[in-house]
Amino acid sequence: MAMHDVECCDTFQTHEELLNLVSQKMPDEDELYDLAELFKVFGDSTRIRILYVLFEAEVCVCDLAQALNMTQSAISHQLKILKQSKLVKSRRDGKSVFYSLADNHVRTIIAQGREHIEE
Amino acid sequence: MAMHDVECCDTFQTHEELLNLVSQKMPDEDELYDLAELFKVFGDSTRIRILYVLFEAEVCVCDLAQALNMTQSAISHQLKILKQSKLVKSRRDGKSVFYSLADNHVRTIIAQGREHIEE
DNA sequence: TTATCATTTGAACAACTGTTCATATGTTCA
DNA sequence: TGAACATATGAACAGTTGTTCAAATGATAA
Repeated sequence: MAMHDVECCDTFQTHEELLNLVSQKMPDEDELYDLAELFKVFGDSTRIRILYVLFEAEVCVCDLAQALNMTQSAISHQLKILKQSKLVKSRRDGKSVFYSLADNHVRTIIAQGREHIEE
Repeated sequence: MAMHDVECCDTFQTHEELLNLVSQKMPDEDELYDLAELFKVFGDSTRIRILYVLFEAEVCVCDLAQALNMTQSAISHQLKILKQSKLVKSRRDGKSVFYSLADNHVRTIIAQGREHIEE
């Protein structure tokens, strides 16, 4: 057994190679954290429902609250999270604030998720 | 104002149409729940790191624990979650259990996530 | 200005999540 | 069989999350 090989569960595969390969391809800690944070945002059905509404139209907070039958405060809190992760953008028009999708990754990611589920 | 229009934040857009469109395109409650559950699984950096290792090779639990410098128990708990959501599959060979990716949606979803972040 | 509407924000609370530790299960080999 | 190794599991704990409620901010019109 070569000096750098690591003994682990008695399988004599090339641990060294694996560890090298992994440390080479693994994104750095910051990116992993950001990735997890992004997916956390998709991991709540209220936020997914908000995104589904925004798939159809630019909508103000009050309309979102009504469409999803939730309090305006709850929606506003979730919109803040969606905005922080740059999934939606907002625009004020008079007293109302209108929200819309920030880009199309949102659609792709959700579409892939649905594909995975429906199997 | 038509009878079925809903008054909301004084914007006289076609609330009725919007509500119809949304209720038509919105997945049902069960699917929304499943979607959120799926993305929750991606929403943890330990699980993402496990997936990155499995991008490279089929690996046993003990090797995963070593590659990620975590306890075998912690890894095992996370593998259970990954397996429940059908992102990974496992195969026993003697004393060891080897894990691998269940399909390629995993790669696509993570790739899309990375794309979104790097903007 | 004041009144009203739309939205945001902060604190509080219950519910949930990831890790650790101890222990159980499963497998191989002597 | 018993010993050693690999993995899985359950309970416990701290840390996080989503909603509610009350109050603050922002914008408009009288």
